[in-house]
Amino acid sequence: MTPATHPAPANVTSLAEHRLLHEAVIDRLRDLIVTGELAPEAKLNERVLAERLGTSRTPLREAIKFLASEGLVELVPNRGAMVAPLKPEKMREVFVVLGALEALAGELACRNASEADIADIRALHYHMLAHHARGELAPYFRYNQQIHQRILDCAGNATLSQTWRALNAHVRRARYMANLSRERWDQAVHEHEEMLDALSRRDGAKLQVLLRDHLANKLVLVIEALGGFAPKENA
Amino acid sequence: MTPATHPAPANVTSLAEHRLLHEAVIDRLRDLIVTGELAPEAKLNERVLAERLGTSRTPLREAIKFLASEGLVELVPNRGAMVAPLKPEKMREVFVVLGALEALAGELACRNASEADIADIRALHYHMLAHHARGELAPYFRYNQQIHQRILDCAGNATLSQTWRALNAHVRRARYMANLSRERWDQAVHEHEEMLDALSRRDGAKLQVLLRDHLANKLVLVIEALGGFAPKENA
DNA sequence: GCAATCTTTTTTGTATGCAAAATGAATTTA
DNA sequence: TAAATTCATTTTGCATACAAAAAAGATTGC
Repeated sequence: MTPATHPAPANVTSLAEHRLLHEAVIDRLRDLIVTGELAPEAKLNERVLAERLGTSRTPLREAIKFLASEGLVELVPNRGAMVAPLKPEKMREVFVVLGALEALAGELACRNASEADIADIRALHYHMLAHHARGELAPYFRYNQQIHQRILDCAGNATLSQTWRALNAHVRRARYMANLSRERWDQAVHEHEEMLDALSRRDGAKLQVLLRDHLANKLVLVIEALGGFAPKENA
Repeated sequence: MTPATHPAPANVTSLAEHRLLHEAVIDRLRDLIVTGELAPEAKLNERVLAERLGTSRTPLREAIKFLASEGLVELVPNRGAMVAPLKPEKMREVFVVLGALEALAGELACRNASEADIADIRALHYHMLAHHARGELAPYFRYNQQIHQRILDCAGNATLSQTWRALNAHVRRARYMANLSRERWDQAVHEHEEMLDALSRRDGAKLQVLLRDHLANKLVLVIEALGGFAPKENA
C-alpha cells in the first residue's frame, strides 16, 4: 500500500533489510530527526554523519535531498543542510493541514472500511487502553500512532496516506518533547473512545469533527512544550 | 513565502539564476515532467539526462531523489528512476486530497485575506476572463493557476501552500492532456465567478464547497482524457 | 586590545571512477 | 523455430577525487 520508497517508516535499526543503501539512509536519518537524536537546527556535517551511518557522502546527500522535500531538513546553499527548526508557528501550520487530512480520512474511512478493518482498529484501541492503564507512555504512543495510521489506510487513498505520513513526521518529532499530564492523557483516551464509536457507527461527519478536535488539543500540548503561545482560534 | 528549495516553480529555462546546480536541476526536471516533455513512465537514463541538462550524474541523482519524494518520479531499485505513471486512479486520489486542501485554504483565505489580496485576485480573474473571451488557452491556464495559487497564499499557511504545490504538480501534468470543450470551459469560468464572489463576501463555507466542486469537475475532464472511467461518487 | 586582513583548514558541491546488477545480443540446445 | 544459456555492453549504485566556498585561525595594523 505504501510506495516503494517508504518501505519501513518505523524504527529501522538494521541497514541490511534494505536493498538499497540510500533508502536505508533515508529511513535511518528520518528516524534520527524524528526521535530528536539529531536536534532541531542541528547542522548536518556530511563527513561526520556519513561515518556515523557507515556510508559515504553520496547516498547521504541523496537522503538529505529526499528529506528536504519532506520538510524535515532545510538546505542552505553552500552551507549544507540542517535539521528543520521546530517552531510553534510551523507546528500550528502542520496541525491545521493534518486536521484537514485526517478529517478527510475519517470521512472516507467511514465509507470504505470493512468490518474487519474496524475490528482491527478496535483491537489496537484496546491495546492502547491497556498501556494507558499501566501508564506506559512509549507503547501507548506506538498504538496511538498505529490507530491513526490504520484510519488513514482505511480511507483507501495512498496519496492521502503518503501526504499525511510526511506531515505526521513533524508531529512525531514534537511528541518527544510534549509531556503528557495524566489529566490530558485521560482526555485523549476519551477522545479516542469517541472516535472509535463514530467509526463503528460509520458516522463520517462526527468522526471528522472528533479528529479535528483531537488534533487541535494535541497542538495545544505541543505549543506549550515548545514554549510558544496559545494557538489561534482556528485549529 | 515559499521555502528556499522551491524558488521558481514556473518555466525555468536558464540555470544561471540558481546558486546551486542541483536545485536548478530539480526545477528543470520538474518542468520537463510537468510539461510532459518527459512522458509518464519514461525511463530516466542518468547519463543521457545529465548530458541534456548539462551536468554530471551526481546533482541529477540528488534532484531525482527530491522529486521522488514529491511523487513525480518513482524509484525502482537497481533500475534507476522513471517518470511517475499518470493513472486515473492516482489522479482521483490526488484530486480528493487537493479538494480537501483547497477547501481548507478557501476557508482560511476568507478569514485572512486583506482587501488588497482580494483585489489582486479579482484583477487576475479579469485577466483570465479576457483570455477566455479570446479563446487563448495557455494564458488562461496561467492566470487560472495563479488565482488558485493566490488563494492558497492568502490562507497564510506556508505548509499548506507547500503541500498543495507538490500535489498540484500532478494536476498541471494532466492538464496538458485534457482538451477543454468550449462548453466545459465556460462552466469553469462561471465557477470561478462564483468563487470570487464567495471570497469577496468572505463566505468561507460557500467557497469551500465551490472549490471542492470545481476540482471534482476538473477531475472528470482529466479522467476522460486519460481514458479512464467516471470518478466514484466522492470527489 | 581590537579590528581588519590574510592564510590555513574544513566543508560543501560537482565530477569521475569502479564494481555489481541489469539489459541485450549472440550462441547453443531442444 | 523457440527457449535457454552464455557473454558483452550498458546502467545503476556507491565511493572517491578535486575545486570552490565557507569557517577557523594567525598575523598585521591601528
